[in-house]
Amino acid sequence: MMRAMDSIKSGGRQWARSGSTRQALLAGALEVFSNRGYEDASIAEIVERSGASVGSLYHHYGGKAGLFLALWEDHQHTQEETAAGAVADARRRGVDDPFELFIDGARAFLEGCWERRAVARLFLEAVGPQGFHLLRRQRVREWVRRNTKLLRVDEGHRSGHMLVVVLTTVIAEAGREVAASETALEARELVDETCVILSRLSTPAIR
Amino acid sequence: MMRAMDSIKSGGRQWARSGSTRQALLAGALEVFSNRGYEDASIAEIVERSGASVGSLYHHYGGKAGLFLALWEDHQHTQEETAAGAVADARRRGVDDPFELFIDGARAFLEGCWERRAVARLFLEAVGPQGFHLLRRQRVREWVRRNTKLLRVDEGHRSGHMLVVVLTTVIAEAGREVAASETALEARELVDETCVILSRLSTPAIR
DNA sequence: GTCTATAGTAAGATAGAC
DNA sequence: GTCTATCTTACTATAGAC
Repeated sequence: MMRAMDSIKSGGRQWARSGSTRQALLAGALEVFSNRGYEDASIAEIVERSGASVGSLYHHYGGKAGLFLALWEDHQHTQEETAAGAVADARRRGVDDPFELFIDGARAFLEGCWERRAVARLFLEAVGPQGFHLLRRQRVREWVRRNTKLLRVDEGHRSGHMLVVVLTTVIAEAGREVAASETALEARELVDETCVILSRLSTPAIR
Repeated sequence: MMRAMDSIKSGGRQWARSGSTRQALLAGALEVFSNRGYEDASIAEIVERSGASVGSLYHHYGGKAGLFLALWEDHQHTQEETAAGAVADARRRGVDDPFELFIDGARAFLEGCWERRAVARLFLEAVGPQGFHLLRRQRVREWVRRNTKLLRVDEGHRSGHMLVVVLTTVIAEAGREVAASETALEARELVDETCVILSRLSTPAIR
């Protein structure tokens, strides 16, 4: 039974093999967290759905919070890879304009929100363990920094900073709406509309 | 000792008179919630700071959650009044353009975030009681509806809907940044920059 | 209306056998 | 690594005197 690496997905499918107990715990936790929200989710129910035991849960993840954070890291990692991959693809196709690259990354991110909506909803809508909102805020700040670089915006200027913050926030909020969509068509329309809005926002500032 | 109406402010100053126990509880709760965050705030500490007793707290507010929500309703109400007042003022000055009216309201809201930053930080950053995030989400949805009407955007079209959602989100996020500012100057610059961004966003769609 | 002292409750965490 | 049974702890919430 392989221990390490099982929150890394192989070829897009989540936790494809390895560590069946860890795997089962993650899957069960995702269901319970999604149904009840973090706070109302009880360790008892997660264990029941997973077919595992309280002891195993603590052994592998150290508790409820650890399980939630493992799911989060996993999803986060996938989404970042998706976006970065799209930007790299565009570069390989010869795209050089920073703003076009940014939109390509944003589109990939939003499409990921739809494809992985089961997980996305959990992390975009909900509430997590103790310090989770701080962690998330910190992650968003890193994201803003990366976008500042990608867009070649001057870090010093407040106006530039605010613009990048807004662009990033818009993507996050759009992700929420996309993940909450009921049909693929609706999701696609929202993604398109968001890209229009993003381009309207960034174009005059950059060119 | 007057009981009712003491979460209604008279002339801008919060809980100006009446119900000294209720008043003290609100003030103490605001401090403790701000310092510790909702979850880590204990009834014991709130009571200590207020100079009141556990019994009184339950008598008036029914518990920790009720106290938090009372503070929230109060702040919410003040902010809405501020924004609506600014829009009404502008109308009285002869402004008729829906987009200009919208920006006037937004500016007043953001200035309120700075003036009342002690409270604003609590509600924009943090986490509240059990169903709080749902309540807040619902409130945002109402806000989107009001803005849709004010901006005379067609409710049916997805593109219009998304635009209003984005406009509203941008204001909320900007409010966070403004409330987190360290100097009045920084806050003012952020407010100005936000209004520029909002105008850039809404102008092409409306005209 | 206000207070103190007490009870309840429940869920997370641990110990220790297998 | 996995499991069950037990414990602990830290609150909130209530009861009931003044």
